[in-house]
Amino acid sequence: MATLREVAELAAVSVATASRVLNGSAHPVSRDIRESVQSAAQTLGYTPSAAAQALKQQRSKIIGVIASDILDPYFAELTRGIEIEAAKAGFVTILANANRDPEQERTKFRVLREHQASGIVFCGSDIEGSPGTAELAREVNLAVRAGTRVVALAPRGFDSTKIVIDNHAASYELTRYMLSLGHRRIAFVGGMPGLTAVEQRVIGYRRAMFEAQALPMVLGNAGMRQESGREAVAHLIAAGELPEAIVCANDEIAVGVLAGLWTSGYRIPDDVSVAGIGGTRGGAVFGLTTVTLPLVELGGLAAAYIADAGRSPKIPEAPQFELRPGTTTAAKDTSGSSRSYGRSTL
Amino acid sequence: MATLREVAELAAVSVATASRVLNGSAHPVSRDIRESVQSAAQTLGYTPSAAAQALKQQRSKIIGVIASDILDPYFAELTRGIEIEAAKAGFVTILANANRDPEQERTKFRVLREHQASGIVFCGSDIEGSPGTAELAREVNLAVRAGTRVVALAPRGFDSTKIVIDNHAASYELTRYMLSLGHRRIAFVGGMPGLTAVEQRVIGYRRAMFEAQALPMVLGNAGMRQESGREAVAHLIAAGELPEAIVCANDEIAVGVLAGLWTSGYRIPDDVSVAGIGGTRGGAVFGLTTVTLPLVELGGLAAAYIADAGRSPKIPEAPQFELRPGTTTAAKDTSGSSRSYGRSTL
DNA sequence: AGTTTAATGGATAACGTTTGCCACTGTATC
DNA sequence: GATACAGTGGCAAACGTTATCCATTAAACT
Repeated sequence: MATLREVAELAAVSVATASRVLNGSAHPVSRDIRESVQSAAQTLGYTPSAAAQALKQQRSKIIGVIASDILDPYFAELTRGIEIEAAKAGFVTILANANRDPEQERTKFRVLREHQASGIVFCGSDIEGSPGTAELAREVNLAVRAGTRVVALAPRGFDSTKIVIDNHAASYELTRYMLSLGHRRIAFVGGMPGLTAVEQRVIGYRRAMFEAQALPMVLGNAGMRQESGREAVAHLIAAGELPEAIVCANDEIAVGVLAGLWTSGYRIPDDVSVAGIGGTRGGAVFGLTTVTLPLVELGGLAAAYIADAGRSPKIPEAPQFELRPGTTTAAKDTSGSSRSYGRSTL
Repeated sequence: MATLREVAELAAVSVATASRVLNGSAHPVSRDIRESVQSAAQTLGYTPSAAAQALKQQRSKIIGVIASDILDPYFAELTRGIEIEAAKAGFVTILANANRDPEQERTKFRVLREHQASGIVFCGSDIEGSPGTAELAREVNLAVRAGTRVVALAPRGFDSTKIVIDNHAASYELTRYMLSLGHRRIAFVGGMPGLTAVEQRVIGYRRAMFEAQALPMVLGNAGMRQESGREAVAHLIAAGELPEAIVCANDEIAVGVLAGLWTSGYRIPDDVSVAGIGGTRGGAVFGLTTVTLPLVELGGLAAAYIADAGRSPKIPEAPQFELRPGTTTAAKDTSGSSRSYGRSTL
């Protein structure tokens, strides 16, 4: 790997000048010298050492991402958004999986700091009462006070910048939509208990049901994965009657619910209407009714905010979610009577 | 952030000694001094500067990952495997999306080298005839010769270490399995044309069909995503008769095929048997017949190989794939006559 | 002519580590 | 008693950059 000094020597200038030419500097350099340095760099295949730059400038162009589960499209899309925007700004993204475990999050957080990350993005929400949460919060708060940009893309108990979707409203609107189709027996399949974002979604669901004087039914306390949805359906089927509609805490669970229903011979949406939250790519192909959270955009916002440090300190607004109706059907008995959104088929 | 010098001062020793205590060194340090340094580090909250270490040692504990599409579970699982194993070895994973574009791959590759990554993992295969492939290969070969560990987890035209699954055999075995169920009219829904890994799978399929004297039918030349599978099915349905079985180039496409069939009212596996390749989490919930590629393990192997540089130079074997029968059914007309694997339902 | 000013380039001191080399102990060996 | 040697610790030179000062020149003012 060619160094700046070698380039400087070849171009017969000082390292200072070479540095000024090759990496942005306000210091003026005459046109011919600039060109000779550039050609020297070209022939030598010069690549700046990020390590040296980071050491010198006390911060590297690194954005750390702490995700709960990269296999969940929710986090994959977030990560993707971060990566794209980061790359635009010349930043690089370090990915860390933490499996929703505060201890692991803390470890990863520390590693990210060792690497002088300019900013760190927490993608998932925290879990109420999970051991290690307090220690994590303390450490994060320390880092924030020390100037590291920390962004949380979900509800979190520490003092970071927060860019979060209104989970409560998303779930509320979605449930209202299902109600507006005439359904009354709507179940909510929620994933991990304690996960703040999920709890908020449960609350939104309950409120909508309460307002409609419909009986809420929340079940499922496994994970946030497809398998969890499938298990919940198996449970529902075993228990007897299926609800008219099922609202899921996220798209993955919803897809699992679809799989469970389909493989058990039920027809969607004729027998049951299913909805998810997230708007991830995985649900789209099934025509899943969902609330699209602009995840890629959300991640991009976080990355841009971090990359822009120094300059604009204004915290970006969280983008709006949007209801995306899929293949749901109006309730059979009240069909036509209620304000119907119609049945949209693919 | 506390520095080594501060720790040394507090412990009343030299930086050298502090360094030796805090970061592994063969140089012996007496027990009491070691302890006082450790406690000093503790109280100061010392965190080593990865940048300084990288600069000094000319290589940082970074593994770069160049993925085609992090939203595809195939790459997500690979990435996950890499990340887990990397973390175990104290390495950190930089994620770069390159969208199967050699130009982007080259850019990302360069950025990764700037960050002195100890190794770089290419997750996806290359695309024959894609512009920029030659330049990428040249650059990679240069890096390899310069000592950077480059690992390809799919067929690639450059001189990197390769740990690749036998795509040809995977597809061949899978097709043979479908044939063994008595199916004759088996279509192959292949994704992107030119993608080496896919081409190999097509060949495996063709060979199995040839050997069975069945008529091959390859269609679909969109992407590798669920949507592509759905489109292919729409095409098949519009064209008239559906095949008895559909083998897909990957699980994502297969899931899309399932979605297309289900939402069009077909029953799986009674009407059509569907199979994918990959064994990703996404297919599991549907009981998809697939060839499980040990992706997490594969990624882990790459990471371990890179992290182990210096020591063991032996290139790991690619792990074996395995056929995972799901909800497929024997052909109706020959049911019972052929060596039947039976119908496995979930 | 004297003086400010802008434009340009060079030296050089950091940034926080690691490590090769030397120095100083004791203790064992001849 | 001289020599060797293992055990410890410190000094100081890197690693590749950037940024702060200076130095030089030339142009543009009084």
